[in-house]
Amino acid sequence: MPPSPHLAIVKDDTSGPLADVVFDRVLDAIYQGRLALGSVVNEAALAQEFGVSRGPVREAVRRLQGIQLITREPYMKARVITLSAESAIELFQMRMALEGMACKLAALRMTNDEVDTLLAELAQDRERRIDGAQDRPAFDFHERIVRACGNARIINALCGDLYHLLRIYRRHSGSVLERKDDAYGEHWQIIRAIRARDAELAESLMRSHIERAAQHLFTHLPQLAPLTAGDRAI
Amino acid sequence: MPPSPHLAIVKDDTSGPLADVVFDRVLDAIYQGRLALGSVVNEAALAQEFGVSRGPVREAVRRLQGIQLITREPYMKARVITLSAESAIELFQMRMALEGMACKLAALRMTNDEVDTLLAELAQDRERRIDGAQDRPAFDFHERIVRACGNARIINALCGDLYHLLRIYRRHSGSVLERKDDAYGEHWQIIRAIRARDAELAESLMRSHIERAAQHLFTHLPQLAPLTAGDRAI
DNA sequence: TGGGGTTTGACTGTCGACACTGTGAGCGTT
DNA sequence: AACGCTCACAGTGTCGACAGTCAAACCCCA
Repeated sequence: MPPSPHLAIVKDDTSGPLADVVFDRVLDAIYQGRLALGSVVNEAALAQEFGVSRGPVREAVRRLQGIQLITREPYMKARVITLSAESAIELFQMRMALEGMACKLAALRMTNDEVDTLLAELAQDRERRIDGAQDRPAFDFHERIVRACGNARIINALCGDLYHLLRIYRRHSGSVLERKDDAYGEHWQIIRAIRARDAELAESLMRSHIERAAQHLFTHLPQLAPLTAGDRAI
Repeated sequence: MPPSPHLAIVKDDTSGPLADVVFDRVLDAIYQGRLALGSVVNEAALAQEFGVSRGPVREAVRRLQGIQLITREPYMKARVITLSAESAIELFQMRMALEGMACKLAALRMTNDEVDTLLAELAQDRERRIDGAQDRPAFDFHERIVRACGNARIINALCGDLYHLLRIYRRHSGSVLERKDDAYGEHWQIIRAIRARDAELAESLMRSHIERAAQHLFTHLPQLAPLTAGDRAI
C-alpha cells in the first residue's frame, strides 16, 4: 500500500531510470515548497513516499547535492539549501560571467534568421503579457540566448544547475521581482546588439541587465539584503 | 581475495565514505591513463578491482558523469570522455568567463597583504623553476586567484570541475604546453592590476591570458586543431 | 553462403537487509 | 541541581542478489 498514492511513482513510467524521476519529483517538491527550505532530507522517508527503494532516492539526492540545491551538513544530515544574500550574490555573479560569455558567443554564432525569430518571439511574448493571456509557452529570454551560444558546457552549467536555484529564488519571493516590463527594453537592446554582431556590446548589456535584476531583487527582498557597500560591487 | 591487492581499498581507511575514495581513485586512474580516454567504464569491474561493492562505484561514476569527465552514451554505456577541439574550446571559453570574473572579484576583495603574499610566492616559484628544483609545492597561480575571489560557487565550478578536465588535457599533451616561462609575465601583470584595484583591467588581462594559453594549446596540438576561422574567435 | 531470427552474454537499474556512526534521552553520581 | 555516562534510536553507508535490457554472436534455413 503506497502511503501517498498521489505521490507514488508508477512502475511503468516511460521516463527512463527511476533516479531521474525521483530527481524531478524532489525538484518540484522544493519548487512548490512541499520540501521547505532548510528542512532535512530523509532518504528513507522519500523512498517510502515515492514507493521506491532507497537507491534511486539516494542517487537523486546526491545529484541535488551536486548542483548545490541540497547541502551536506556535518554528521551526514542532508538539508535543502536556505536562501541567503551571500548565496544570491554568488548566483548573480556567476550568471553575469556565464550569461555574458554566452551572449557574446551567441552574437558570433547565431544566424540572422535565428536572431529575427528570437526577436519576433520576444515581441509576441510582450503582446501576450499585455493582453493578460500569459498562459502556456513561458518564453524565457535568457534560456534562449544561452542555448544559442553553442557551448554545451555553459548551457549545462546554466540551464542544468543555476537556473534551478534561480527559479527557487523567484518562487520564494512572490512575483514582485518579475520585472518583465522593465526587462523587455533591455532584452530588446541585447538582441539588437547581437543582430549588429557587436559581441562585446552584447556581453556588456547582458551583464548590466543581470546586475540590474540583482539589484531589483535585493531592493524588493529586504530580508535578504544585508548588503555592504563592498558587496554591492557585483 | 582481492585480485589486485595494490589497488584494493583497505577498509579502515579514514578518508570517509567509500564513494569518495573510489571517486579519487578513478580520477587518478584517468589522470594516469590507466583508464584510457574513450574506454568504457564498467561498474562491476571497478568494484572488483577496488574490492568494494557496486554501490560506491556507481556513485563515484555518476559524480564523474556530473562533472562531465564521463559521458553517458545511448544504451547506458559509460565512457571516459575523449579529448576534442570542440570540448577544449568550450573549456577555455568557460574558463575565460569564470576566471575573468574571479579575477575581477579578487581585485575587489583581496587584502594588500594577500596580494603581496601571492606576488612573493609567484616570484619564489619562478626562481625555483629556474634552479630546476621544481619539486613539491606545485604553485598554481590560477587556483590561487580563483580561491581568493570569495565566490564559493565559482570556486567550486572551477576547482571542483573544470580543473580536473584541464589537468587531463595537460597530461595528455606532454609538458609542451606548460608555457610557464611565457606565463610568468602575464601572471605578474595580472597581480599588478589586482594590486592597483583595477578590477576591469585584471579581468581583461586574465581573459587575454587564458585565450593565449588556448591558442598555445591548439598550436602545439595539431591533432586537436580542426579550428575554423569562426571558432578561433574564442 | 548470406539473411533473419534467436540465444547468450554482459551490464546496468533496482531492491531489501545488514552494519556502522552520531544523537538525544534517560539514569546515576557528585 | 548540575554534570558525566550509557543505551536505544534514527539515519546513512554498504553489500549481495535479482530483474530488465541492449548488443553481439550464433544458428537455422533458403
